[in-house]
Amino acid sequence: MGLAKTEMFTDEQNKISLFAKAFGHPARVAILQHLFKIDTCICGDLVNEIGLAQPTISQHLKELKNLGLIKGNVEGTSVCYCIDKENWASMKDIMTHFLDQDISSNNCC
Amino acid sequence: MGLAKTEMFTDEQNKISLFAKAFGHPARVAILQHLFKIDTCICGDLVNEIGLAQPTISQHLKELKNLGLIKGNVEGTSVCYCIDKENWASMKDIMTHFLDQDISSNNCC
DNA sequence: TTGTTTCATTGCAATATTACGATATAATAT
DNA sequence: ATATTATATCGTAATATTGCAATGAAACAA
Repeated sequence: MGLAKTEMFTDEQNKISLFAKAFGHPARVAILQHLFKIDTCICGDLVNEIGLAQPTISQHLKELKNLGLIKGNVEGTSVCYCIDKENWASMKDIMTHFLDQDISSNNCC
Repeated sequence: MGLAKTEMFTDEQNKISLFAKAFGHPARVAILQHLFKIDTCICGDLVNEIGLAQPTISQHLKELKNLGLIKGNVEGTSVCYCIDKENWASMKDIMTHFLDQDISSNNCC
């Protein structure tokens, strides 16, 4: 089907999978890493930095923006993007909680 | 296309996106959470716990196993699954490093 | 052997994702 | 006004993902 049955899962599980899905493409990972490194970044820089076409980058940026992980500010004809730190922090909390699960006992198999 | 151009990204970026993709479906998140909670788990229990059909669960388990995040042990007619803690830990290192990026300066926009 | 149980695999339909050319839009420059 | 620059959106082709019915395989039970 290609359609996840989200209604049978908890809000937390759905939230984790939505964030994870955003990181599920190397271009979006690269965009985020570049935004962290440069702190702020014009969209056009990302098109040069990463090797994908401009509409493709724009599409990836839109997904990240819809999730709230980045913000975009129009500056003349260009758009300045940066990490939304508050939302990044709360995303990090959720993901870290998921990754930090631990079990005391030994491996079963 | 539906095909990510992995060759234009770093190994780290591709690795992050592969792990993230595994967490990009709530059923796989639920499976992993259940394995952590129960420590060890028969495949059939997961089919009951989560509401998806047996072949669907089996498929999700296969993906997690291919990535090395879980292990499966045959026990008679059933199969016992559990987290591969070593691989989980190294995955966690990679993901945490990605999530923990920080910038000293203030928001740009 | 003949079922029975449990899980994996196959095949397929429905939907989602990725990528990009073409085009629209919006700000600025001349 | 017209051109230029930067980005967004649309449309579409190629591929991937999800879900499950049907079936296969493997261990066990009677």
